[in-house]
Amino acid sequence: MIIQKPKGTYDLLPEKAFSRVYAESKIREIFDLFNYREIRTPTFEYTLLFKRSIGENTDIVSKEMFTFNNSQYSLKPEMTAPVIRAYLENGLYNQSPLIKLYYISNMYRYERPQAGRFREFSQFGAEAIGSSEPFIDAEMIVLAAFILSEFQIRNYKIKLNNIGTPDERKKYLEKLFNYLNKFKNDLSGDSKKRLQKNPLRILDSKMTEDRKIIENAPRLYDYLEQSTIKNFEQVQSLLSGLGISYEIDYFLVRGLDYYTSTTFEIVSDELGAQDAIFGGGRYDLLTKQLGGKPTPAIGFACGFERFFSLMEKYEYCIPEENKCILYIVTSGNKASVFALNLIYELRKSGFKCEMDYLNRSIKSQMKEANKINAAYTAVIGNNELDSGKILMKKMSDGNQTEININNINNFLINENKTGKTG
RNA sequence: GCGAGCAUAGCUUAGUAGGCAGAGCGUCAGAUUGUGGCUCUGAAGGUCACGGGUUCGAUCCCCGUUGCUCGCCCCA
Repeated sequence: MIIQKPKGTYDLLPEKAFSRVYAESKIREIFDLFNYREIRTPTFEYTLLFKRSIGENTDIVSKEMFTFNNSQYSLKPEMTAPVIRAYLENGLYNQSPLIKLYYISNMYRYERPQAGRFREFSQFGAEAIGSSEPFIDAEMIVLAAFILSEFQIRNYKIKLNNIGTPDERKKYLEKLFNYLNKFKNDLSGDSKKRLQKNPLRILDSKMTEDRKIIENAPRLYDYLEQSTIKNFEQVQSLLSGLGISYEIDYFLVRGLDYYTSTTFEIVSDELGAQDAIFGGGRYDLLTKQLGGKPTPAIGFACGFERFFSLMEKYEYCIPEENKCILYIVTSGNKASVFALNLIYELRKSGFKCEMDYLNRSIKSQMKEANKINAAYTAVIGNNELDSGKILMKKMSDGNQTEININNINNFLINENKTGKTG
């Protein structure tokens, strides 16, 4: 092999591709059940869109974007900004005050790959645009939990926080900065840099030297307005009422600038270092930031590869692929021509069937039929062409039934009725 | 961007205190006339990741490169 796939990408071979498509369709059904409708946006956008929304100082924008054509365009690193862009550009707010959308799409981030992290990866997610009511916060989290439970994924943790409004954060940031500044020499190298740029993010640090300092840091929660706290409490009581268990993580900070108020993350300790499967929260100011009217909104995204690896860990059972109902074994050129036409007719009638295209021996063809798990085989050679009769061999027990070739359609219809063969 | 480990057939891997490269699975074919699974037989398939060095001789030792994996940062 001379040319390999680019770093951080992967090929989905038929078996896995089938499982993925199955999972996708099931996810679509769940979104539909919750009355979310699909939106698809371009693979790339103007780079400016991401700079304005995600934030110029975030890791995603500052070092992880696949950017091209003199930085004019970027492959999308996440979906919220494109969805809001499309929402505004197409005037979806004119359709209804609350728009509920979902997506399943590839994303691109130029990072070092590791377990659960790719440069081209897939996310599915939901965005509910137009409501600031805690009900929609609760629905969003229930939806995520429901998807997990429908795929029999267990042992996950829902982490919940409220990071307030920029005004609330501003007051807090001063306090936080003063506190952290006292320990400035003990902070990790990265956190020293963040102290000036974005001290809030230090709270998210996993470095042990930082953790100790963070433990006693002032909490943003104590600087939130009464209305924010009330809202947060409502979200919590709604979740409890729905039987959703969660834990408050006062230091949960999301790495994208547009988040406000409710934020949440769902983690699993079955995933290795990259343990977050779902991430989401409110972004009440984003619509205005992108030039629209102020419109509250909330959403989440789920990393499909991580989700999928959990499906595998919990041994979620993917239904089997459809098997061929009939494999036609041919002997001789005339028979092949006949079979080619026959299976085309059968396929037009909806029967999945197959024949040999390699001029192989009858034995080899039988082996092939067995390998692909065909329910029936029928040998066609000069004898059959002359007599017009064939033996339908049931592969599960080896019994053969003689029928007229003209009756093959009816025979297969009856077999389909008597249960799934093969 | 930083750190660690790994690299032998399509897959899983064995291997030599440096001396012509092995297995299992898979693939393909055959085991007397036109019938699969089990069994048996056989075949194809490797520049032992790439480049340099040491050596009479390197898959093995040394250096470099690339790739993969895992971790840090950050995120899904």
